[in-house]
Amino acid sequence: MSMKKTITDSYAFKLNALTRKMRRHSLDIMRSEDIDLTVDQWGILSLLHDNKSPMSQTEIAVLMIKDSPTVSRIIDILCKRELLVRETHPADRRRFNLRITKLGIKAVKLAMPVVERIREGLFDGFTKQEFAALQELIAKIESNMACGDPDN
Amino acid sequence: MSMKKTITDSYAFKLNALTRKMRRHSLDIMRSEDIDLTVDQWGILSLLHDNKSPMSQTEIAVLMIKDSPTVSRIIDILCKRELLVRETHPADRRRFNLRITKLGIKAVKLAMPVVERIREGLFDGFTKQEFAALQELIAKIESNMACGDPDN
DNA sequence: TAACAATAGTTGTTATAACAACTATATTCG
DNA sequence: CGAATATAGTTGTTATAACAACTATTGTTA
Repeated sequence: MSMKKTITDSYAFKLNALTRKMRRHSLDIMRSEDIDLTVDQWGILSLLHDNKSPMSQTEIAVLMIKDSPTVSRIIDILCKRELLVRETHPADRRRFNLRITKLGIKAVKLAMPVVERIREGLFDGFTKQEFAALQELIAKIESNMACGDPDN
Repeated sequence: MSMKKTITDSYAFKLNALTRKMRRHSLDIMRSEDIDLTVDQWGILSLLHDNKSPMSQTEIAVLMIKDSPTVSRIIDILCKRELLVRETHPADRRRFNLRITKLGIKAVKLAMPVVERIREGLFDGFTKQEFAALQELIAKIESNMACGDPDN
């Protein structure tokens, strides 16, 4: 009675579908609360808010685990909206010192409680053990990918 | 001693990063084996191969958990490459009967072992219990998102 | 120090991702 | 029957995603 296994039965597909749903779910709530930030825009903005500021685009790309063109374009949007500024680096003219603006800080403070609520909502009812199990499973898949791949 | 929690510590971010890495990892291996299909192109093609054929675009969109414009554009690519054909539906002129071509079947047969190898690689060393735990965690997050959301 | 290599960031291209708005056809119901 | 409605699919737009190729610097080394 074993059914044929199709793409939609694979765990890779299920994980992919899950994260797309999570992203969509998050964006929907953000919008309904009039927070005009996408998930990745929030990510970069909050990094610059929480971590040391200023940072370079490369540093952000490493933390966000995205490549530099992707990060560059998200930062374009944030700069156009004046939530960030690209200052020139005093010692290295190739580099930018990315700094969050007052408007950016305001946006973070406004979005923070909504983001917290989304996170709590997504993992509502999770026990310490379940978080640990999730972490474990993620690490296991990542280590499986790392085999034969020198970097990352 | 508790560190400040940044975006990159959140499980939503980690899951997102994981699936991006999985997608990239899969695509890299596909390319290295000269399989000229992206993950989603493979998904749709293999659905039409494994499931009942023909199917409509809407049916595929439901199974792939994507919206119809997204699916429409992936199918455009597959049709342009003559791996699929859009036949007219005999009873409903709005609908297409999507059918995999001989070239498409050939592509699936060529890609299948590579895809299987990728899947095995990603979940190498996973026990039955771990798969069950993963399934459980995914279901729990999905049910958390479903609250207050009538559909899906 | 001058060639070379490495690094920081941008631009071009292709592919997902999904909302909104649109056309065309089918269905339902007064 | 005919108007309202629902459904199937496309097109327009914006945003992520990432490779390749590019410019502009900086660092290295023969």
